[in-house]
Amino acid sequence: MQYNFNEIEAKWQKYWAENQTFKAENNSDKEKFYVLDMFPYPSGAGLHVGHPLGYIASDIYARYKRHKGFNVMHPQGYDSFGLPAEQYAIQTGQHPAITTAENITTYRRQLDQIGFSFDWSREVRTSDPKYYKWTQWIFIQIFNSWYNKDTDKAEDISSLVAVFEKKGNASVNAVCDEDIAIFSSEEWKSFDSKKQQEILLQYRLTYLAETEVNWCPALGTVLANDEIVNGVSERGGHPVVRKKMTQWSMRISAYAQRLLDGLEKIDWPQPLKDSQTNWIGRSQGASATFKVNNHNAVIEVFTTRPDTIFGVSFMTLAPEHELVSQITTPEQKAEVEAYIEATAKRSERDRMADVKTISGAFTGAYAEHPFSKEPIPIWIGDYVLAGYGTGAVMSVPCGDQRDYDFAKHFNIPIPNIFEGVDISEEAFADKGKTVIANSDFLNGLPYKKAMKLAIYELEKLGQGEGKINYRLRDAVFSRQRYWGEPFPVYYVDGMPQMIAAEHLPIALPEVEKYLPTETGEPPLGNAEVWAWCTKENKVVHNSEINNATVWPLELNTMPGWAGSSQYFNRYMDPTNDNEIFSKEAMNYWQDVDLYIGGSEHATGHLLYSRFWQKFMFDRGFVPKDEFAKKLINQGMITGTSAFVYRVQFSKSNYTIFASYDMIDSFLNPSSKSKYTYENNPLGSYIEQFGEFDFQKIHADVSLINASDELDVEAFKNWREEYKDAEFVLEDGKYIVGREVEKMSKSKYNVVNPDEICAEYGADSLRLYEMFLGPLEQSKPWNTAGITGTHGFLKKLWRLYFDDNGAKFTDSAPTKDNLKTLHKTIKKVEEDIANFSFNTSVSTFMICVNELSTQKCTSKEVLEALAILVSPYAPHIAEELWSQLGNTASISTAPFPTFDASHLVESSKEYPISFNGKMRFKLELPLDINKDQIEEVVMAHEKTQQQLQGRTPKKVIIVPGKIVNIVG
RNA sequence: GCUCGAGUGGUGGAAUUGGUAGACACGUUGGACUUAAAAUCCAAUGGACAUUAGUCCGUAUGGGUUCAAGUCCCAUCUCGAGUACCA
Repeated sequence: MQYNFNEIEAKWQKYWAENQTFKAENNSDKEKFYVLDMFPYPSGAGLHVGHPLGYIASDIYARYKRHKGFNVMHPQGYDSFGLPAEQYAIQTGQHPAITTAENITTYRRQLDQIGFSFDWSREVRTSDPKYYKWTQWIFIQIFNSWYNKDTDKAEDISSLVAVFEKKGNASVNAVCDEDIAIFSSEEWKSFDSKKQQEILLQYRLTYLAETEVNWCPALGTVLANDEIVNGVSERGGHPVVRKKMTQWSMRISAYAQRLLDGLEKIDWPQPLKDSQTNWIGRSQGASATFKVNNHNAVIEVFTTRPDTIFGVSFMTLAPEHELVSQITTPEQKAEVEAYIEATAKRSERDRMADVKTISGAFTGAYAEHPFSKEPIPIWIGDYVLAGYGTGAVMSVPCGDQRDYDFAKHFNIPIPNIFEGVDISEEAFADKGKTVIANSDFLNGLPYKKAMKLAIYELEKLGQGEGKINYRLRDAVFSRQRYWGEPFPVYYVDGMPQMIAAEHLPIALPEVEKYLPTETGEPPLGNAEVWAWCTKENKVVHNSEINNATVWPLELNTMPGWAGSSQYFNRYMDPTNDNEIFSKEAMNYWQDVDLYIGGSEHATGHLLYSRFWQKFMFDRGFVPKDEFAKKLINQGMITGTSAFVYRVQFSKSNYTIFASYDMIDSFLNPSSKSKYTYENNPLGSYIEQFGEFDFQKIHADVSLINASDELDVEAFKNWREEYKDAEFVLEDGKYIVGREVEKMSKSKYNVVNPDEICAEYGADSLRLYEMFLGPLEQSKPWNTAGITGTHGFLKKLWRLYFDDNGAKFTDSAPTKDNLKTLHKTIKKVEEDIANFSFNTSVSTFMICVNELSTQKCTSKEVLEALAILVSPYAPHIAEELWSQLGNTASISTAPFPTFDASHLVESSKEYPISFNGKMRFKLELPLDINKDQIEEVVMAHEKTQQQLQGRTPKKVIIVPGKIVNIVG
């Protein structure tokens, strides 16, 4: 009987689908286990072999947990809103919904053929109105909430209104806009409805604000900071400029501290936690206010070094700071205005690229030092950012390199306030070694004490307090795109109104063009049926807008992260049309036990999702304030590109393709190439045609065999331009050069899982992806190696079957059989616990090699082996299981139990080392003591031979491990 | 610049608490089977020297701790990821 993988895999995939083998129920006596993958964006290119890596790992874990008796939920879906489908629509007019549906069909087929144990009855698509109904619903909940700092959680907006009605806003401790006027309860009641709405909007967790945004003209949309790489858009690399727009924002900053604290209780990779910590950017220090001389104004600054306050020799404001125009003296006006104009012209990118050039201008105004009362000149400079802190700094040149450089450049004094430190060359910023001097009451104090005292004294003056600042900014939530969730929002007199939840979803309207309108409105501005009728509670034609009962709808759509910030919860009850999820489902599944996905989402999806989860927790919708207990980042699978070398000669148009070693020996004469300058075949060409130059050309990796040899005929047929190519071979072969690069179409190194499945089968693919290396590490794909895992499966099959059929018998397992089996069980369980899937594949190989050598035919052992392998190679395992006579699927068969008694040894082969170097091995019983071991070892002839008459200084014996003889 | 991670044969990688470095594969070489190829099986495979026995060198580099270091400590170099005037 042959291992016919195509037949076996098709058979079991059909079986699983028909029997809904992996459908998870929302209630069960079994313990729950929720395994989640980051759902894919269904791109037009389909899957390449890199994509399923994380899914295979999570699938192994999910299947293992089923064997261990858990009720496992392992759902899958599609993050199907996104820019590529919209770009395609702009180019072709094809509706993104159609493109998306087609791509999903391809994805589904590709995923199915790999044999994942997904519960497809729970599939979600973010672009499905039935799904985004609940994304819109969450938006409404966020709109109807404010953040109460006293209770440290989000509350319904009605509790805020109640406070306003009772005692105005003076006592309210909320996360809100900064410039809110104080009003009494009487005043609140006297405000008209519009005024009240305006005020509430300043407190809501999502609010409209005129924000400076990253506008990308080429894409016609606003980009988030994490969608910009090196000043250009992540997608397409288009330039990005700053622009003011009215946008929805999410008050994620309210959660900064809790997002930080929450990291401590979740088992996520440290680098990912570090990058979130970094992104949130907590810094502890103080705020201080400086009076401006001859003005009513004060400048508020944030500093992490209040201990250095006596080192202040100037202040710097961001050019955009609102005080600049007020305090600038007439003499300095021209210079200051010229500087502001110059900085405004410079794009963000220029400013970033040009950090070293120091620029600024003096305002002519002076501030008063809070303690010394000395006048301090006020400057403006673009090294101070308007968007961080207060947009103003107290400059301490002796303690901050940027202030130092600025002071040097403009000849501002640099007073030294550090004891025993030379600051003639650079600023001194080592907090640990700081001892303050020349600072009045702070003299002689180290950093921490000086900081505390400075804050205390500032508070006494009423000119400052201890403060914590965060880098994390509120998240802009509007996008000028078509293919995203519409907001459930219409506008009355310019004030946003939420559509009642019962009328959701508000479906995306049809448009003729997917581009922004001529007047610069988002693509939804092209929709003709996009107005809200408050009488009929439905979307109606724009012509019906009467500003009485029919109002215009919001034209922006939500960003990509909206849909992905709630999908893990929606999976728990994905078809519920009445609620986002039932209480029962949520109470059963609670949270994600294992989440696997790429690290590129560290500060995007994974931060926003944690934010929404905390919000949902505050409002009582979910029982956990962190959505995923454990997270693993799978590494990227890179491609192994193949290169051919086209050689051109200086004296002729003649070109040839030279094999790798010939080029290599010219480039690296020192390398171990088989050619020397004399015997290189290129030599004769050079004599004839002159010096050469060469080009590296990507060749399609499918034309290369396992020995890096190019199929020359196939290459000629590959592309028209190579039809008549001439090759210079080595030993009759053309060897390509190889390099590891990111998988991409243009590099011809993309490997499609379809071909691998057809040629070697899904089980081989699954094993190989795991076998490549540690899950979290990035590693190159090389199809050649798959023969290793494929060969293993054939060998596994031959343990059960030969040409005459089944080999397994009811014979009792031998001692060796059991030893091999239990060794394997132990190792595989440890490996799965550590997500070390690569080493369990080698363990299987060792196990099968050993059982083959032992000629094991015991059904007892072979049944257990099938279960062990089943999470990794489920198709062959199911087939073996059923051939062994079982009628049900292997998927819930209990995992074999490890029994240590089979591994007990009576003796051990000790390595005998001399001065730490292993010289020979000696089999010794394990039940003898140290003295006895020493006696046997010392008496051994090889020991005497090694010692050559010397007496050892010391003999180290670690029973069960090693013997080391020193001397 | 800062933060984090990583450097082991020709290649992917293994070595879980310091205790036999290179498991398991790929590739390569030789052999068996075959008209031949594929497939399969067997053997060798870190490097150098040595007929054998064996010896020496080897985990990026240089130091250190230890009976013993890929593993721990210090310094340096290289690569990768994130972040960037954050006061």
